[in-house]
Amino acid sequence: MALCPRRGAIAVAPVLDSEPPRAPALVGVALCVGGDAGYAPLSPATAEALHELLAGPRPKIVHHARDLDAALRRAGHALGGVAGDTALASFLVDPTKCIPHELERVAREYLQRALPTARDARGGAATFAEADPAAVAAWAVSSAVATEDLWTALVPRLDELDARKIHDDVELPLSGVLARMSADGVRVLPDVLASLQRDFGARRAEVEARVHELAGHPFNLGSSKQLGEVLFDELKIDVVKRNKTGYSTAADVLERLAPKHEIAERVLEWRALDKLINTYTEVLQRAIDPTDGRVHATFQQTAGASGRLITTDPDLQRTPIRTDDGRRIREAFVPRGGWELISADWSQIELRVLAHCSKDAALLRAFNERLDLHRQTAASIFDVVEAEVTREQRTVGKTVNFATIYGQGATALGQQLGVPRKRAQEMIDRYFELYSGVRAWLDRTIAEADANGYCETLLGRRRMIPELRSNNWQDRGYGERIAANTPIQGSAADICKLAMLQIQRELDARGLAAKMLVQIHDELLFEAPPAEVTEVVAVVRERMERCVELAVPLEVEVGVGPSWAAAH
DNA sequence: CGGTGTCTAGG
DNA sequence: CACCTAGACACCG
Repeated sequence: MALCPRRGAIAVAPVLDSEPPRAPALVGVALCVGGDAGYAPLSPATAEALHELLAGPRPKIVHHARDLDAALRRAGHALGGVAGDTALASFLVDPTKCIPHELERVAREYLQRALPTARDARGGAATFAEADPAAVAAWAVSSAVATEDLWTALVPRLDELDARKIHDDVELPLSGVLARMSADGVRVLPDVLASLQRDFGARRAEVEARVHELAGHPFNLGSSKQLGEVLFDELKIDVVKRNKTGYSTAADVLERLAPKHEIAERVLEWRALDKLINTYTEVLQRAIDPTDGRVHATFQQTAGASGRLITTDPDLQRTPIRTDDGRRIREAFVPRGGWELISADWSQIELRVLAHCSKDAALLRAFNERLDLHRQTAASIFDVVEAEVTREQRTVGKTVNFATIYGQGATALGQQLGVPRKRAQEMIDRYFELYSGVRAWLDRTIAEADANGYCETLLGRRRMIPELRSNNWQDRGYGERIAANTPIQGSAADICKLAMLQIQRELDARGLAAKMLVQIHDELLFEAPPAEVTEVVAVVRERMERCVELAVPLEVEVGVGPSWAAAH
């Protein structure tokens, strides 16, 4: 049986209808959407047929269960009885090996088997519906059989890594939560976006005219090559930085030129507006499903090497917030009629994870006594008492606090802060004087990763780091930064996953109508009817703050409002 | 048309 | 040479 909805195909091996499955306890199911991750709306008839086909008592093994689940949910069904997800298993066995863990790639790695791709199955045809049914069926069979075989191959590896529990208790149930979020979507008002786009478009046109005037002739502002020629050949502005293909016109270069050259400032303005139009107002309007006025993003669970979730189609995690113009995009994100949006985000979760892992005395004290950590760091770097730390100094303290998480060196820190490399090195030295426990933890963690070949997160998720064994010192340095960063970033991701699971269970158990809509790494967005807001806020805060017990408290900031902009 | 480079958005 | 990313556009072959 091979079913073909509008976009892509749901492939369910025909052998399962006509022959006994090869392992009686398992039913392999492969869902492939045009060869991409993602979810395709199903026709009611297709969904009905699939639902019936999958309703049997046998546990199912699915590759990307989330996609199948989301597709069924949109059609009013749910996917039950999934015992294993081979994409999640592959991700847990080695997160970076087969990114994004599509079936063909995973089967090649762990079964040494070449599968026909969705593309092969389509032949020259644009859609599965127009393709040769025999080819589609053959592809469906091989995909489903491979899924079943993969599970058999991957389970011993999961057990070896002690990762079966993470699969069963965290990642697999989370895939169901993500499917619901994707199927529910978030309401976005096209009129707000259209109005913003008109405003941005008019301003972009004005700025563009001014740039052409300053240049003396029109050119394509979107081409950094042409812009470079105008700035550095024609206008003879001093070259600041070069890249592989010529002059760099990146934002940091233009910012340096802006005080003396109006054209640089205008180009920055043009780029900001151009980005907002092309990447946000236009894309989001297109992404709104006309049947429900909502945006149904995909939450990828097997794409972030550190274990983070990734949103695509559209990429909601990169919705602007830093500039006033950008933030206005968030005014278009609203709750369903009469409801409220609730935004909840962890305060400094990664630095708290660092405090927990390192047990550094100064970090523990700062968080346990609710001190201002960035101020504390700044006071040390600038050798002043905390009360005398200026706002600029505090910003530097913040930068240095984050720099350690990333393993940033003096060169890059100096560049970022606009101070000499030597001064940056002094700051780093002062940082590690104050936080000597962090230095010790970094050294210990890197040495351990070196010995083991992998690093580990709070929940015991592993990331292999082959770079640590490289003969190339640059690769080894990269491996060391991964070894230091992944436990922090990955553990924060683990915490967020646990919180999401607990919150969804609690909302269900209490029979609340409120919905979890989007995850933005350290922020969760919900919508709730007015009567539920107080209870939902309490549940969300409680679960986010207490889903794990760390050596420092987790703090959560919650906002409620009629739009994402207002709730944040 | 697919691949690469540059640039910019977020945490 | 700062970690994890997605995506738009220009440009090249």
